Amino acid sequence: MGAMPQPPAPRKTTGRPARISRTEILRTALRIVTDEGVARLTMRRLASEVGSTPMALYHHVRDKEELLLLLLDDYAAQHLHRPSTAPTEPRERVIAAATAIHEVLADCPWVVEVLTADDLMSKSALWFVEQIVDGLTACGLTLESAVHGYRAIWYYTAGEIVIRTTAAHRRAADDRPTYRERVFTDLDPDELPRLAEVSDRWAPLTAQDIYVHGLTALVNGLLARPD
Amino acid sequence: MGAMPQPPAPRKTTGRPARISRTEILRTALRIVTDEGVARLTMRRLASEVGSTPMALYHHVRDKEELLLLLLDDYAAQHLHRPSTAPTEPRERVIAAATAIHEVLADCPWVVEVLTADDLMSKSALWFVEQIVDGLTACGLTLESAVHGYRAIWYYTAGEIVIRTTAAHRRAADDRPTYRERVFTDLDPDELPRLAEVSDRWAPLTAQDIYVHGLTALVNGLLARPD
DNA sequence: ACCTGAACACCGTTCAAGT
DNA sequence: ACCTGAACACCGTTCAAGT
Repeated sequence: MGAMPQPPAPRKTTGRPARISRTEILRTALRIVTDEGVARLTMRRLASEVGSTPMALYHHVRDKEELLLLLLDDYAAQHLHRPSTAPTEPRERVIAAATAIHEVLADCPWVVEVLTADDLMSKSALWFVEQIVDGLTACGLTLESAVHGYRAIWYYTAGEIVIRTTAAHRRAADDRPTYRERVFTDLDPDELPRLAEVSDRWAPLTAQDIYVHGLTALVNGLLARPD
Repeated sequence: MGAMPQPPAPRKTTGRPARISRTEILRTALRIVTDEGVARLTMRRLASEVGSTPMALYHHVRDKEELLLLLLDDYAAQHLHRPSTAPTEPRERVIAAATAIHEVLADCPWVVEVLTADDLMSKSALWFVEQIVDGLTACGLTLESAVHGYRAIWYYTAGEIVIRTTAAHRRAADDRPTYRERVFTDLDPDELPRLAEVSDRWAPLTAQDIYVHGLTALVNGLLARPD
C-alpha cells in the first residue's frame, strides 16, 4: 500500500485563500508523467506548469516521494474498478483479482519508480487483495498460508511489471545491440546446450506475454501444496 | 543479462599511460555502493575517491548506466559460484539454481537500481539459467514452455528482491507510521473480512521469508500444467 | 495560511584544451 | 591516449521574508 498521507487538512476558513490545490497539482503531475514519463516530472517543472513556484508545492505535499505516492493512489482509485460480476469459483476469483491489478499497473509504466519506492499499493487495491486472500482460503488454505500466497502473487506481479517495463524502455532508447544479442551469438553449445538451442528464438519467445500463464501456474502450485 | 559493454579495449602501447584503470574504478564504486548505498554513488564522488576528476571516468565507461551494469556483472562474477554438486532430480535443480541467483541478489540491495535499469543479469548467471531451462525440459516441458517457465521464475525472483529490498529500506528510514498501519487499523470487517481478520498479524506474517515457498509452488504449477 | 526569491548543495555530461 | 578545468543545464530542498 502506497503511503496515502493525511488528506490536505480540511480547509480552514482563516488565512490567505489557496492559489493552487493539491488536486490541481496531482492532475498536472499525472499529465506530465503520462505524456513524457516519470523522469520528466520535477518539482520545478511541475511548479511552472501549475503557474507557481517550486516552493509553493511544498505547502501541499511533504516532498517528491509523497507526490509520487499520491499520484499512484490517485491513479489506482481512478482505474481500479471492481468488476460488476466476479467469478464464483474461488480459484478463478484469485486469478481475476491479480490480473485486474496487473492490468492497471501495466498500463502506467511510471509506476515502477513508485513500486520500488514503497512496498505496496493504494487503498483502492485492498478489495482485490481481499479477493485473493479470501479466494485462497476458500480453496482450503489457512489464513496464514493465504497471506503468504498473496505475497507470492504480488512478488510475481510486481516483478513482471518492473522487468517488462524497463526492458521495453531499454529497447526503445537503444541503438547499440543488447547484451543478450552479444552473448547469445557466441554461446558454447557444450556448456550451455539448452540456451544455445533456443538462442535464435529467444527474442520472440521472451516478447510473449506470459503473465497469466505464470500466474495460473503459481496459483495452482499454491493450492496443490497447502502446508 | 546486464549489458557487459566491450572490455576496456586491449591496452595499446602508444599514448599516455593510464593513471586510473577500469578495474580500479569498479573496485572503488563497489566499495561505495556496499558501504553507503547506490544513492551515494555519483560520478563526482567516485572520481574524487579514485583521486581523479569526473571526466576521467568517462574515458573508461560510457556513462553512469554502463558503470552500474559493469558493477552488477562484476558482482555476479565474484559471488555466483557454481555448486560442486547439483541435485540430480531436475525439479530440484531448477529450485536450486533459482535459489542461488536469488541469494546472491538478495545480498546486494543496490541491485534493484540496476535490475530496473536492465532486463536481466550477468554472463555469470547464464549457467544457472541453463540449469533452470534444462531442468524444466527434463521434467517434460517443451523447450518453449521451459523458456516461459524460466521467465516466470525470473519475474517472481526479481519482484521479491525489488519489493523486499525497498520495503526494508523504507522501514529503516521511517519515523512516521506506514500507510499499512494507518489503513489496517480501520478496516471495515463487513467489506474486507479476511483482511480485517489478519490485520494485527499482517506485519509479522509479511516479515517472513516466503521466497522458497512461493518458488516451489510456482515450479510445481509450471510442471503440473505443461501446455 | 499561503506564496515568493534567493540561495545551498548538489547532479551528469559536453567541450576545448593540455600533456 | 589520457586527463583537466570550466562550464552548461539542470536537480530537491531550506530559509527568511512578504501579503
